[in-house]
Amino acid sequence: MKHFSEISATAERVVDAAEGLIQARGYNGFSYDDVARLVGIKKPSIHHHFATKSELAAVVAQRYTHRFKELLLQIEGSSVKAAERLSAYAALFEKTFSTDKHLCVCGMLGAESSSLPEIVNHEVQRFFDANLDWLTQIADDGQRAGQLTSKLSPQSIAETYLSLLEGAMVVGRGMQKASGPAIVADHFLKTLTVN
Amino acid sequence: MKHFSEISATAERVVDAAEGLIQARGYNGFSYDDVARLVGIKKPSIHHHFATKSELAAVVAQRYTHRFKELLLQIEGSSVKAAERLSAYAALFEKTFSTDKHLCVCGMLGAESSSLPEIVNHEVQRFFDANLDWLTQIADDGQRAGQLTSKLSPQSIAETYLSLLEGAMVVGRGMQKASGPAIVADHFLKTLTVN
DNA sequence: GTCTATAGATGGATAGAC
DNA sequence: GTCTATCCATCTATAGAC
Repeated sequence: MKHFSEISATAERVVDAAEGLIQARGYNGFSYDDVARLVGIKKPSIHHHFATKSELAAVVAQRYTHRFKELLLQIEGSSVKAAERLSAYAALFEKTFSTDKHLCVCGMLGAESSSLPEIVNHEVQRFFDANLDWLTQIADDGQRAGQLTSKLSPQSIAETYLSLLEGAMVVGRGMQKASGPAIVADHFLKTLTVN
Repeated sequence: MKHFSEISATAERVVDAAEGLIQARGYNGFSYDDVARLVGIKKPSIHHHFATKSELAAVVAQRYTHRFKELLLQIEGSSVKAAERLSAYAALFEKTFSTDKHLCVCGMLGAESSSLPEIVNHEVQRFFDANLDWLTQIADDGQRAGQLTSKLSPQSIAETYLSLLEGAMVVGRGMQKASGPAIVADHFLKTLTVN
């Protein structure tokens, strides 16, 4: 498959448009024509950059995961305490949600996964793996340093926190309310440092 | 709008089929023809029972919410301790997920809500409202009875728990793994009784 | 209540000119 | 790399016979 770093400037705008559409309407909720209108070219021109919709969506997820990993590294570089890092992590989701109630790309695709091409599902899986790995590491470090006093295992903290954030976006949307994942993340973080 | 309790036997089978399809593929991922094939009648016959796809989906969500409320009453009747009730609540989500990784109807529709007819979104909102109300009440009772020692407010517990369960299903799907919402629910419940 | 037939729009995707 | 034109499948929905 194509790698996002090797695509042209126009192809990148195609990916930009597709990303936003997936976050707003999901894979089954957008068309090549929607993308074309946003980019300002015609539908068949999209096919020139990405032969199939599956490939386009896979590249969207691939680039999303890559950028997310960069942000995770930034968090490690700019904060030391586990609670701060986990809070900064939640802020990533909050920022996404605060943009027109956009969902996490892979949260949306994860929900739809039973109707998605395997090539897309594979990228979604990689996103969640990367997030769980990172969260587990952060939780482990925090516990070893005595910053997190929760008796949950690092893996359990990671699973729980990721599920919580993804779910908060879905519920926030379903309830048509403004409040996003940051609030529930805050609640959960309290339980990690108290008991 | 039609009420689910006033529909014919065939219409109910239509709702059954649509419910499963929404849980598997979402609103934008199924068609009247899919429903027709499952029920064993032709596509236009579906229109006889539900004039539009929006109405069908709205009735699916309406019935789903009604049944869910019945199950919540059952939980209140069969367990007294808050932790048991919350655990039984998680078991409802686990049971759904264990059926071909089906999502909660309103979790799926919540994720898709930006591309859904308002009539459907309204029913989804009612589902989440009902769940948050119930969870808040259960948490409040549990705290007053000294069964939940968490210092989080009942509202916070409710929001967090619901988000966690909805998210666990999405993440579980995206990771293509067997484990469902029950596990993370268990993790979270520990934090409610320990600190 | 179910059917065949069909409308009219839109879906993803391709051919071939420029 | 973008376009027009077009294919063919599918979509939601309707008309009208049985």
